[in-house]
Amino acid sequence: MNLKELSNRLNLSQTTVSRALNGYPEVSAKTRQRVVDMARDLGYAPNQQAQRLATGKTMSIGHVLPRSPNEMLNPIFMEFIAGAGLTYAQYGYDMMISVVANDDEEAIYREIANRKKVDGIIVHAPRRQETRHKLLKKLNIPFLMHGRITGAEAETSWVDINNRRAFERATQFLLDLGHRRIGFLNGNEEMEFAIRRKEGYINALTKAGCEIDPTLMHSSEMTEPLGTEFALNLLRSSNPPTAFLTSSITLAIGAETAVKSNGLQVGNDVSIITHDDVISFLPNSGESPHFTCIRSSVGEAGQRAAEILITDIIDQESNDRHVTHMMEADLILGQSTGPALQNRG
Amino acid sequence: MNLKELSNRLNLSQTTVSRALNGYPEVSAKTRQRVVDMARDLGYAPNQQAQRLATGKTMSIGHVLPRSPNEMLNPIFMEFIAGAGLTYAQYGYDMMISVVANDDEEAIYREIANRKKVDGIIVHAPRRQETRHKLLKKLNIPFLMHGRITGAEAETSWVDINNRRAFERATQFLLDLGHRRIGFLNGNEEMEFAIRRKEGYINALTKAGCEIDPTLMHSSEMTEPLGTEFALNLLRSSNPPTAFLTSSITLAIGAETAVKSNGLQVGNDVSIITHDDVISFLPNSGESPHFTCIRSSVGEAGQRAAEILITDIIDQESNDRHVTHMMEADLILGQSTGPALQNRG
DNA sequence: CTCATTTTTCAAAACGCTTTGAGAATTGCT
DNA sequence: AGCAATTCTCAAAGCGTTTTGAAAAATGAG
Repeated sequence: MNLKELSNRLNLSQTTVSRALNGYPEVSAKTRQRVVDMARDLGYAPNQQAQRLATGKTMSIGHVLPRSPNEMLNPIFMEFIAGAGLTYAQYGYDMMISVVANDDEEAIYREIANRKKVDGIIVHAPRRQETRHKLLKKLNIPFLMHGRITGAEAETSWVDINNRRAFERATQFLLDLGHRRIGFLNGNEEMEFAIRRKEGYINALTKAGCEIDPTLMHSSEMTEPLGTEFALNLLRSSNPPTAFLTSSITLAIGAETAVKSNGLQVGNDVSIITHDDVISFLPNSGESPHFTCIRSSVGEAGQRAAEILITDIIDQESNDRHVTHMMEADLILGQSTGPALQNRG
Repeated sequence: MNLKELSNRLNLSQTTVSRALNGYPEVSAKTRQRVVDMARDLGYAPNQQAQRLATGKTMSIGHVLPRSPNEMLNPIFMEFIAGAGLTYAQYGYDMMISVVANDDEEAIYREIANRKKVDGIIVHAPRRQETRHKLLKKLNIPFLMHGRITGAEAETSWVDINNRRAFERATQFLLDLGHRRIGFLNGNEEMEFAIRRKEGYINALTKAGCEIDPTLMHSSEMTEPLGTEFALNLLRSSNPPTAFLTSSITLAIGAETAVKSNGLQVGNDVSIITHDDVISFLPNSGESPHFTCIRSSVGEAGQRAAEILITDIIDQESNDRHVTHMMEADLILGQSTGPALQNRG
């Protein structure tokens, strides 16, 4: 069933039928009703590919998912696209995802742009040495960064958490509880977000006049076993930390395992505070959640990002005015933190 | 830069240029080289939408990701699509993902089919009362199930793990170690996979002449806190289990927490064996992995699924011959299992 | 009842590619 | 050189929409 057949059945021209279905005013209410009814009865829906060609709009957004060298997939990616997907559905957009080896990434962007595969792109996980935004700008395709690029904040649209502030607050919170040696389990410091988090951690310590001990900081992929490993190393050292700050729930779970396996109690002997992206299958919710955390939903970030990009695409005139959206993280008190030991009676 | 402009530049017809680029034999090697070179220099790539309309093939596969009522996203989904994505990239296919509320799912399939959005669909997480395969058959669109449908095994193509066998073996393994009371933390038993796993568990117990104690079985979303909660309940009961069998790594982590918080040692006092889907950010690898497990990579399943569906689409003639692929799970000995207490000297 | 408006409808031209059916140019054979 | 076979190239017709520019039908004012 295509437009031609449908209009034949109705004894109308394709023009009129098309207009009736697309809500144009140049068609009488009566005719429109007749068209709509028949389309429904015959199960007609416009062929997407033809529509795309005719309109020049694909009504779809691309996400490129680079696999890191060690094949690790970050779970926050899924939460993000699930959020974005909700918005896409609302606006009638489709989501196209390309999974690609890290080094092919540029070629993929080129192809997407040259072949006009999508109307816009969301770029994930900006790195310290970031170049994708320049490429995309050159390719002249609308895009949005999930995460800022240092030094190019004004040149792109982005959605990001205030990572520096969040981690400064978290560190401050531990300091206020009397902790002085705070282990920091961070993500890979090739990544923008990890750099900022580290800055926040260091800022807070510096303001409090604490010395910065590099042996307390670890940076790696954010898996549970690595959390255990690094936390154990620190706990076994001659001058162990009394608290941990971690960049993800998985790392926190790992750290907790380490603490317990040393016969210590979390929240009592050793405090843990973590960043919580609100990963649906690693929930940390409830009235008093398991982990004290700085929380910012990555699913919401996905929704916002999609909204911004889509409106950006729709009013193309605002060509070089970039929209940015900074999300603040809440500090949520849970059961994994308490006063430092030396502070107790 | 489009085909017309390119052929003008070359003083060739669009036909010849198109054929040269698509590898048709009716064009001289010299001309082809000239065309390819110029295309490269001018950065020409065919407009995807036009190509799709002309060929009638979208070169893309759809995945529908229904959000469960409680918003839980299963991490295996991401690993699966990452695997499938690799295959798609190889074959030049794109991946389209629709995120959708559970009850809109049927409407989405209808739209995808009517509007010819994709060449094929992969259906995830078949449920006990499954109807999607019937709908897709009616809509006459190629599809493949990730997971069998009981009673319709021969009517669809599918890729699945031998869940029943794997869980029977795992249970048998625990029985061999002398365990008689085995707690079973399963996924939601609305799902096909969970039903089969339960059957495997029960089969092994029955063969061993053990009584089936319903109070030892739990079925829920597979999150870490729920694992802890159910395991704790069981451990606190009057007749606690000496071992746990869990349907996911997240549940196993939860169970481990419970065991430890009761002052017991995993692998010593209480054994844990889990199904391991090989989730990249919850690794359970190495020579002697943390958890003893029945392991089957869901990423590989994704790759296989994509291959099967694509070849299915390519040789359309094999219209009603379905391809099925059963994956066996390996039983990998790790550190979380040991002989039952009452068996020791 | 006419003529100017307004409303409703339409035929045809895009959109950018692939594919068909056929014609021109080249080659090989006698 | 002449003719058949082969190689190379092309104009034009799709694919299924939207959109343009114009015509036909209905309405309203005088």
